[in-house]
Amino acid sequence: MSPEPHILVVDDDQELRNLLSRFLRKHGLRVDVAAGGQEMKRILGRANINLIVLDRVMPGEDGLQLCRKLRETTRIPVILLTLLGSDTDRILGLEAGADDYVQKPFNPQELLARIRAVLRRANELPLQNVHQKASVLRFEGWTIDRTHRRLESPAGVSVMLTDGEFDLLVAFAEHPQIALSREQLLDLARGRSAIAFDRSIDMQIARLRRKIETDPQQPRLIKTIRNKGYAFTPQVTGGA
Amino acid sequence: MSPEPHILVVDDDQELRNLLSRFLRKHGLRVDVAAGGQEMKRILGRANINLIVLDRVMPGEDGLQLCRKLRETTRIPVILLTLLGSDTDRILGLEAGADDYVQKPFNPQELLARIRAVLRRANELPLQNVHQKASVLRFEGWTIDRTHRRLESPAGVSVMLTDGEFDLLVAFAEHPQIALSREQLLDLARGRSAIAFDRSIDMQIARLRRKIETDPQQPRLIKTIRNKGYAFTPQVTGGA
DNA sequence: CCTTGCCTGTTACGCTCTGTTACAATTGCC
DNA sequence: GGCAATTGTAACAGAGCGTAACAGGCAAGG
Repeated sequence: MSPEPHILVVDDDQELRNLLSRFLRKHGLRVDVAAGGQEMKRILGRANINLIVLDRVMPGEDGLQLCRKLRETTRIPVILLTLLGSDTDRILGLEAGADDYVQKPFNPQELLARIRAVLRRANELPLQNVHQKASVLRFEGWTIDRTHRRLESPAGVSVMLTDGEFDLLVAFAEHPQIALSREQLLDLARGRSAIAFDRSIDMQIARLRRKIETDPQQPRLIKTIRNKGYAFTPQVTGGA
Repeated sequence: MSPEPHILVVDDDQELRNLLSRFLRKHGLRVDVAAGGQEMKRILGRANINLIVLDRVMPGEDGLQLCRKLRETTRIPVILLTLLGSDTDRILGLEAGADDYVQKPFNPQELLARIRAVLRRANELPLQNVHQKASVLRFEGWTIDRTHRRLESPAGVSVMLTDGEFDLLVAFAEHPQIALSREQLLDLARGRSAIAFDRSIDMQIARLRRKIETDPQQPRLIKTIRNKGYAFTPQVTGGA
């Protein structure tokens, strides 16, 4: 776990940005600020942001829109700042994929509590997310080197995986010992969602099994869980 | 993924319980209700609850306290119902481990939206087994390994169970020495509710008995309790 | 521009698992 | 024992999954 979480505050009001960042920093968070969507994207591109506080309304931009767009490419948690929210407003926010929202004008203490709650929740999730990932993962003698996209067998030989197979294996190794649905696997490994009667994951799994299971007929590493999906059973360590 | 999420509403006000359960059922959720902490615990012990809606104040009990206690043993998401929340009230709720809260009096639609949002979050990346259920259960020499979904007989050989049989056995082993109705077994093992004249559990039990009972005609482990259901009789230890 | 080779997704078919139905066996009650 | 309700289970049908075979896409090389 990284020492202090890194927050990005996106709001057009400079005074609010300053107040907030001072307040949050005082409470042990790292804070960056952005005045709008453009700047937000720029910062996301080069910093390792753990959570975004996003204003719902900004001149010329819609926080909801930004939030939805974010959700298409990332899972960074988002807290929306809404004006005196009407019910529909709040519901829209949650449905745009926000993790929480706070009504303006707000009590900074409450925002802090919510930031902590959301971060706590995000950290409960399996292993490190897109951020802070160790470049090497190990399981049962195997070594996955994510930066070089190489897989080495317990015997020490490099096993040739295609890109798709490699991505799938990484998705599994980052979420071990838990049933992942086809939908989730598609999302994690391919970044897309399923179409009707999508069996592509099944095939990819069969191919991956042929390469890493000693007996592909009786898979030990990647188990099928009927009606649920697949689960990667070995213990995974995030070797430096 | 389980078909309809199973919600538990905990509130002392019977009228509210009825209203809520009708409303939520109409929107495709399965709902159980409890009037207080005692009943809540009883139901949690016997059903597979996906989310709890918990009143903040109930005569003689404190929802916050209950929430904190819940958090010690489980990670079932909790939504708190608070009275016209002061800020501190809300913060206390979040810090007690609640996943969200709704102010009374509330718009049922909003509660529904929040239930969905929390469930979505919980399912997005399934809760890690931080849940620290010991992954291994033992009874009469048998060993159930939940993470590898393997059952080992007293003789030390692996017994092949289908997914359904395995889930059923786990449901039994997690609730030993107590009569479980077919309805409860369906909920615990399949996450669904019964349809009219549902005998699927009977069949699954017959199949499971064939694999683990020495004399399936005279079952010792899984006893039939006429008009009540079935009971798993052995002592179960949650060996680490 | 075509060819070649590899990768990925689709289709199709067979196998296994699960739920339903139907009927047999058992239990409880009188 | 006779009867009705409940439970056991055989037989079947449908759904879910594994995978072979095929097809289209894409890149590299001519």
